[in-house]
Amino acid sequence: MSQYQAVKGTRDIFPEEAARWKYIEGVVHTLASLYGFSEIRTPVFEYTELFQRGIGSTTDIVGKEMFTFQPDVKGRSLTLRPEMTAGVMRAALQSNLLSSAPVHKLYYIGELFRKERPQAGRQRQFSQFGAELLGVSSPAAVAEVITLMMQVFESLGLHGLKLRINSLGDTEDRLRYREALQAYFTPFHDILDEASKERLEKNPLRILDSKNPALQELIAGAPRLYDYLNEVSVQDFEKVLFYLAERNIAYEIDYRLVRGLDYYCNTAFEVTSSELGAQDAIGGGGRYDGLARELGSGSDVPASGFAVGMERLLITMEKQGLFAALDAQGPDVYIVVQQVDLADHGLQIACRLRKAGIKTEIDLAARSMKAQMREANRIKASYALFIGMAEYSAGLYSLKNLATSEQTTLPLDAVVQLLLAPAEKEQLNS
RNA sequence: GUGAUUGUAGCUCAGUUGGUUAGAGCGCCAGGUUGUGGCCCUGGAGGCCGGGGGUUCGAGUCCCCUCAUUCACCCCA
Repeated sequence: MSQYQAVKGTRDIFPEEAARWKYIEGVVHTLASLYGFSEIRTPVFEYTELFQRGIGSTTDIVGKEMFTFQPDVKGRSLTLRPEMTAGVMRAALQSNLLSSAPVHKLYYIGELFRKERPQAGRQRQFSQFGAELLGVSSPAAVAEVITLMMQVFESLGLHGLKLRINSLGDTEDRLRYREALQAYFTPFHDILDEASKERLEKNPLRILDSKNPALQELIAGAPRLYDYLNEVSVQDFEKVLFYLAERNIAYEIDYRLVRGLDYYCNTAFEVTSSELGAQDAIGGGGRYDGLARELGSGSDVPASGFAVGMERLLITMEKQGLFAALDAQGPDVYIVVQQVDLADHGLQIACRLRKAGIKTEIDLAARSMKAQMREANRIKASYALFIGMAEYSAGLYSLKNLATSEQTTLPLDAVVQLLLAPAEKEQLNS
């Protein structure tokens, strides 16, 4: 145990895992761009008020989970971003993006910070990728965002994910529903737990989210938000569902799904993975037209978005064995020299192979052949290239396929050609 | 923030009513094979038993404190 260790709720990502991150990020970049989304990178900290206004002061995130600090006595309070959407919207409003063009499709990958007690699938520093589609109020916008998210999952090979969806209606719908809920729950005030009692006043919708077993029966009997939606909201929701069905995206309507953040309206959705344990939400999102107004824009800005938790995605993929091929990737060739005098020549060859675009590894510690071979095996090199005295004097090299143990002796040009062949094939395939 | 859980080798874990130099498997290194990996055999390195205090002739083992881990609640990605 070393003296210093990573801060609670943070972790190191070592090379093998980093390769997995890169792979996922690559898929995200490719698909986002395929759908016409462009990357945005916003600061990891913002003025604290941004999150207080944007996310909502009644939420747990703002209430008790933010890493907030004061840079100096005069400075304004700052907070490490606990979610992405507020920052993206701030950036859009600040630079008047929507005056330059009516529609903006943005995506991001970045780190977030929440001061929660760590547990499976939950850390204090974590990462999300997501997309925000600004300026379009049509149900096609939410559908587009959901479709992109689901295609990322599909491309990564995930299966068994569950998409749940609901409509939260517009502001007036929710106001009426809120009253109905309060009227329903108030007689049962004594049965409610502390948290729910508080929510009864501040945000009764979130009582529906409670996992408290003692309340499940009561919650099941509560009035449905869906029944309080006006005509327009219903039509909007139906249209979203229509798009999903048309695209063969399986969903399940969950009338009790409400999202934690205050800014959602109309469509809200969540994707869960059964591989995750208690924290089973792998992604979620919805429509948040009111956020811009909250942030001081004169009016609402129609907006739809989703966010996916990278760590939870990684866990799910690992459990489903989706990294097997990636993990098996090693260098193309490992150079093995017979004796120390040939080490420099080996290094020369390594340089030449690398310049030719061949992933090449070589022992820098002048170890025995056996040690070199073990290393080649350990790092899963495809081939070993032997340089011995006999070959050296003849200008030849022995190339051994480490999977089949076949070995041939040939000049360097032929070696390069042979090693390059499978790499080219791979490129054609991808 | 609340509850529970676990801290012994790089990893996964044994360690008997407290009793000598603390063990295994895997991994690592080396040898068997001085020009060849994976399998097998042999050997080796590597532990202030999370930290501090206490009880005791004696503590990995018992008690207290502390730090950390993990899981769950809460909530969320």
